[in-house]
Amino acid sequence: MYSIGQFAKKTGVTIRTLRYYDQIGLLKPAQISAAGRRYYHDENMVQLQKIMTFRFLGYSLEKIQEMLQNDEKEFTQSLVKQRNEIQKQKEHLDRITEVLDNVIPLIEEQATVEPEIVIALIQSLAKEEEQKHFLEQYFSKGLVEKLFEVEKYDMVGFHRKEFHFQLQLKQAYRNKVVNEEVKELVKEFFTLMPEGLMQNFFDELRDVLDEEGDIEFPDGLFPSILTQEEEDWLIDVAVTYNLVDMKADE
Amino acid sequence: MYSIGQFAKKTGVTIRTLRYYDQIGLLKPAQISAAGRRYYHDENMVQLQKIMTFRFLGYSLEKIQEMLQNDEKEFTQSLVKQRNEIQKQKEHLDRITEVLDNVIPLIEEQATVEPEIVIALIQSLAKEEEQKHFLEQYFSKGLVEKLFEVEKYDMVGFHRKEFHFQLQLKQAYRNKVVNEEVKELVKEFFTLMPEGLMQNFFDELRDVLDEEGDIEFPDGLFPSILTQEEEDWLIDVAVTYNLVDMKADE
DNA sequence: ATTGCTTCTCACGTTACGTCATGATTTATA
DNA sequence: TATAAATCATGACGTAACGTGAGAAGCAAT
Repeated sequence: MYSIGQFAKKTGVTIRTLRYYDQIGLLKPAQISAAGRRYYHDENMVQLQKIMTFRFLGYSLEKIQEMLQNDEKEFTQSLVKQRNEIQKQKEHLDRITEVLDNVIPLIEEQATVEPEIVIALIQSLAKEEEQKHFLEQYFSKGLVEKLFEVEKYDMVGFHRKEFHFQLQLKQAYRNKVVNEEVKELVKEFFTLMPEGLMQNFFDELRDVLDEEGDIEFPDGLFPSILTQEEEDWLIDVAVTYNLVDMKADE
Repeated sequence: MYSIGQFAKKTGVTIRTLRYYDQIGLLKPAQISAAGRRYYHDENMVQLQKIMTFRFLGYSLEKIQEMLQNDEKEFTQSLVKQRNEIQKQKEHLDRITEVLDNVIPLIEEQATVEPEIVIALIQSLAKEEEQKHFLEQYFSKGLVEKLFEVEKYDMVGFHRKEFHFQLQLKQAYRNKVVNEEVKELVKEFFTLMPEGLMQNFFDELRDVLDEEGDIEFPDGLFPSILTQEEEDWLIDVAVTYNLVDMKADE
């Protein structure tokens, strides 16, 4: 027979935890004295070991309580389910470390990187798969792959340019500069891509717009610092004006 | 200018979340009407995107608040720290999946496995490294390795025998059976090991006991269903009685 | 009897919101 | 313009698994 303090020392759990388990009915002490003090028996040890094993496997106390009552039956099947559960959590963490392992070297080799850029970088990495999947609804697989390769080739540089591009666009929009200057901006931004790729992109974009009329972008998938108005305006200008112009350049 | 509902839709976060962020001062709406309604501006979008990026990386809202105030400075260093933090969490999950991936095939190939056995199995897997480390303080590395190999060779069988061994010991202790029967029990249990290994084990054990007098087992490192009394009694019987007997057998 | 240690029962704090309940305000429709 | 419908507001409680006191009571030893 152990007092709660002795039992806690023996098992390595805190007194508070034992009281809590008593309270929720997960582990009732073998005896309670007239004065209300808890006394634990060796069988409580076995029970607590079970509980701690389940906790190690990541089960919630509620699930543990169920399993200790229903006993054995579902327990073994439950293990498979639990592995999948843990696996899912692990994949999430894997994704984060993957992104961080991509970003950290990039900012370490550069002298100074604006936090805005880093954030954009992380965002695009985090949503990469989702973005690809979305774009492949409209564009060819080859084009999408190539677009992302351009970004990967010099991530920091790409997002830095993208950032400044957006800043300048905002400026242009405020000043209602509609043609020559904006055209230059867009052109300059697209110098990041090889000529041929840019052509492909605009060709496919024009086809899509002809067919679908308008593309609905799910919110937050392509985060930018532009407002809705500014974006609409950009697409308008880029497509009607620049697309034609690009083709005329040929 | 968006109402809170529009803003929520645009960003994909819930209204409740926006109100909460307002409450803790993480994201204040651009304007609040005389009637108390929140209106969000595009700059709030940028801020929220930052917040969501940090959340993706696993930062707490409190840390995020700090970083948004102190800006840039520690942010990049913080990334490295955060990667390590995530890494630690990942290692924990890795350990669990490792254990589960060991256990699940074992119980799948056996027709019926008592849950007690499975639990013992998981416990020993979970504490394996710790146990080895502890044992190597007293026993030679080679011996410890070999002992664990015996267990690994047929985990389910081993823990099943161990379990029944402990049950019978309890029985024997209750009945105060002190010699012949217990000797047989211990002998039978140790048939799990090859002869030579058993000899090594008892030889080293005797040496340790001669030198150290008594081994202090940290609580919970070697979980068993035996009470303290029973364990002491077992060691007593096994060492004084059986050890001598084993050597006499030679 | 007093001191000192252990234990008791509230009861609030933690994280990041979800989920009502109830009431006010804005927007749409008749 | 009156009213219905949608949206928004503020509490306030619930979540999971305890940590952390506060204040009182029990227990062992001096």
